[in-house]
Amino acid sequence: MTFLRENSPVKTKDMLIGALLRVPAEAIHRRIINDLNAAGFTELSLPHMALFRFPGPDGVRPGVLAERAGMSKQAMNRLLGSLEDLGYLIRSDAPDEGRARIVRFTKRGHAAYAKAMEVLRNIEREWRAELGPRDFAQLKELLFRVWESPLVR
Amino acid sequence: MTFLRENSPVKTKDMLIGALLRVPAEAIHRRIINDLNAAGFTELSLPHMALFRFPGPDGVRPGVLAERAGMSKQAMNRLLGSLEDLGYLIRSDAPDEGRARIVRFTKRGHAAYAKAMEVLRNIEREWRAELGPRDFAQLKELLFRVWESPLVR
DNA sequence: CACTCTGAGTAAACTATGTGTACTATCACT
DNA sequence: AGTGATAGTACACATAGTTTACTCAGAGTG
Repeated sequence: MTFLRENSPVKTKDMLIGALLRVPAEAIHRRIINDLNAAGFTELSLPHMALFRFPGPDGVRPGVLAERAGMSKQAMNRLLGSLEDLGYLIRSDAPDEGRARIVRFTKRGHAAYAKAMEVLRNIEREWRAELGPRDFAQLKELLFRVWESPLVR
Repeated sequence: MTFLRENSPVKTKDMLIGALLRVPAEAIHRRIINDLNAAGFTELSLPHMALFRFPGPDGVRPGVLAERAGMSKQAMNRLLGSLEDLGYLIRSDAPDEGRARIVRFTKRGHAAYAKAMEVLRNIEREWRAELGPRDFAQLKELLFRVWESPLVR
């Protein structure tokens, strides 16, 4: 982001919470895709990230994944189809319910997900080094309180 | 986000910084669009948000806006064209350089941008009430330090 | 001055990604 | 059996982005 950095100095008060959250969140997003691509998972792009994040899709039903990602079941189904073609996962019938299906990572899918988590841990290490362990923990704690609160529903 | 809230309790340590930033950032994003639509700016949708955020597009050249938004000049040009058709802005020739152009908000554009900033201030007020003034200020300060750092380039 | 090179803005074809509508299969309830 | 609701899927459609390509203005050079 080459915002105003070249010009006058910017202070905390100038920035609103929207930009303060958005800019680092997007930076992390790009970083994960880049590192994933560099690690050999070259087909993965931005929309696939809806699946390769925190509670992974493994063992979950398509409809739940759609709701998590905030998209329609049809869109999620396409995503799953493309990732199935790419060999990252398979959809099999659920054992308990006839109409339901279950998403399962393949070996490659597990590897990609593990890599994404590794990148995230690397990012955390870098941030911890930059801010100091105490302040980084504080940042996560504050964000967690936001996450728990009704603010983000 | 109906993540795992229904199930076992989640602790700070379980969450990685990616999700902790992404979830509130997206919540703010949706909130701004909703409130903007509710306030009468019904045509504005997600992609337009690339323009209605912090340093607005007013007085800036298309190429700079494209770089800020992290998209190609052509894509930005389309966005500008659609917003011009909707009456939010105009593109006029730059006074100094013949080949350059300058984006200018119309009255409606200024009103929408002001509304977006108002929503952001409302959000800040709510977060301050939820976290307490001291912790909210602390959160912004920590995010600002991230923003300043080389971490997010 | 003509000549070339570069950069800003634009336009059109192509691609992809999401939504809306619609269909099938299964479950729950009567 | 019959009805309605739900999970998953398929396809037409709209939307938004990138790639490729063009025009025009400015800068430098012979």
